Amino acid sequence: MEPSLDTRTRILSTARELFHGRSYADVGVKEICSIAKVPKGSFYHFFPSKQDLAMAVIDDMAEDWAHGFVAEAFDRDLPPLERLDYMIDAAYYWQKAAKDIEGRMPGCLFGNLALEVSTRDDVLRAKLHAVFQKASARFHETLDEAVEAGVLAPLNTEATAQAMLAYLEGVILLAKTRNDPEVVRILGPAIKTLRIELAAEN
Amino acid sequence: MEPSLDTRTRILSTARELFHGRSYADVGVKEICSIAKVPKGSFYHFFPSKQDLAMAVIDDMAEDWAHGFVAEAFDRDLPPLERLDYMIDAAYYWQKAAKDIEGRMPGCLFGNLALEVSTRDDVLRAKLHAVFQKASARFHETLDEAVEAGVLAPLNTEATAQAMLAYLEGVILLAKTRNDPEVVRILGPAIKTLRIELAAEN
DNA sequence: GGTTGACTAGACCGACTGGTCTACTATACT
DNA sequence: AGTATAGTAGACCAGTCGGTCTAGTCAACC
Repeated sequence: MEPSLDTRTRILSTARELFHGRSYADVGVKEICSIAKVPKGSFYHFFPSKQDLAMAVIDDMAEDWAHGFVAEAFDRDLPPLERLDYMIDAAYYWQKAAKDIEGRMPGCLFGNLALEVSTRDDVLRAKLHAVFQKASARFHETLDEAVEAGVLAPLNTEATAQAMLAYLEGVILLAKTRNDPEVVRILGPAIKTLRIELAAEN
Repeated sequence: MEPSLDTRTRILSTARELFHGRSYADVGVKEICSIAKVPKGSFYHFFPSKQDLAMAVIDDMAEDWAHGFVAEAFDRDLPPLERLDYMIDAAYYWQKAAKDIEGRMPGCLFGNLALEVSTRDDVLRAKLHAVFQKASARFHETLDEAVEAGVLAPLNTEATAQAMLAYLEGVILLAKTRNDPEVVRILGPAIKTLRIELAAEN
């Protein structure tokens, strides 16, 4: 019916894998095409430019992410603080699985892209920023719930949520640099100790 | 006397600036040469390859770093926990200054390179890993001292030191993605709240 | 004063880049 | 049946990449 959609999807998922496993600059349009078995003409039929492809890849990944293990980790049926552990666990197993298959820890696609492109492509930077905003919102909800449930002393939940996201990204960065997912398992759980207090307004 | 040393230095510092401000892949040998006003022949006289240049840049930066504001931040005359605040402050002012001049937050050269190259260049990855090890050792000493001085309850100082480094990198990553150094100032101080407890051995 | 070797100089190399172009096919509507 | 359109196909483009090569300069040493 829609072989076009198929082609587009094939480009998208190939690009996603390659960008994640290597980097944006290191993967060329030609390579994506040859692996996805799509001629160049078709590529530029679906995506006006490599940058547009990157935007689509980010959207695609963010979508999967939000509906996949992140949705599970932030499951409202779990006690709020356990969701944080679940999140760390998920990150660990994902990175470990990837390393077992590919031999290398790919890290976080968003973090990778953010550091690579954000000084020279404001459009992509803004998109990545939006993804991080959304991710931090999940932490934010969780923390609010934890405070409301009385399992966490009141604190600046918004800032702490951002701190937690930063910590997660930092841990993955360190783990990737060591090419060792165990770093995530060891350092990860400390995410729960991060606190930014409410500004004193007395 | 030694115009050669001058040339080498000029290549090195130009490359450092460009790599830091953009990325490894995005900066070509030709551009480095033309900005440093060095012909290509001279470049390859001093550096066998672009990769070797990157190694030298990392060494150079790590050296400056260790003897520069990091040495100040981890000054043994400061109370241990204050050193952490000093470190965050230094990171903030550095990024802010860079942004005021260039318009963009460059982030941390080591973190940038780590995420960009560590999946495809094990030599550079190992070097970056060593730099992070050294940085985390400074945190480690500081925490040990703090525990000894009784200003910090006993904890797993080694793991916590790594967690703090990860957090610092993560905060800089987030700030760079927002192109806003204020993120460092707001989230940074929470570094002191990170704790990884000693493994219970009862 | 001749020779050596560090260094400068930049033309040049094949490979590859993102992107364009034209030619062609297949399907869908009129 | 005829035409428009979506998509396939890949040759081709100018430009750039990291790296090599040859030619030549210059100072130090014999």
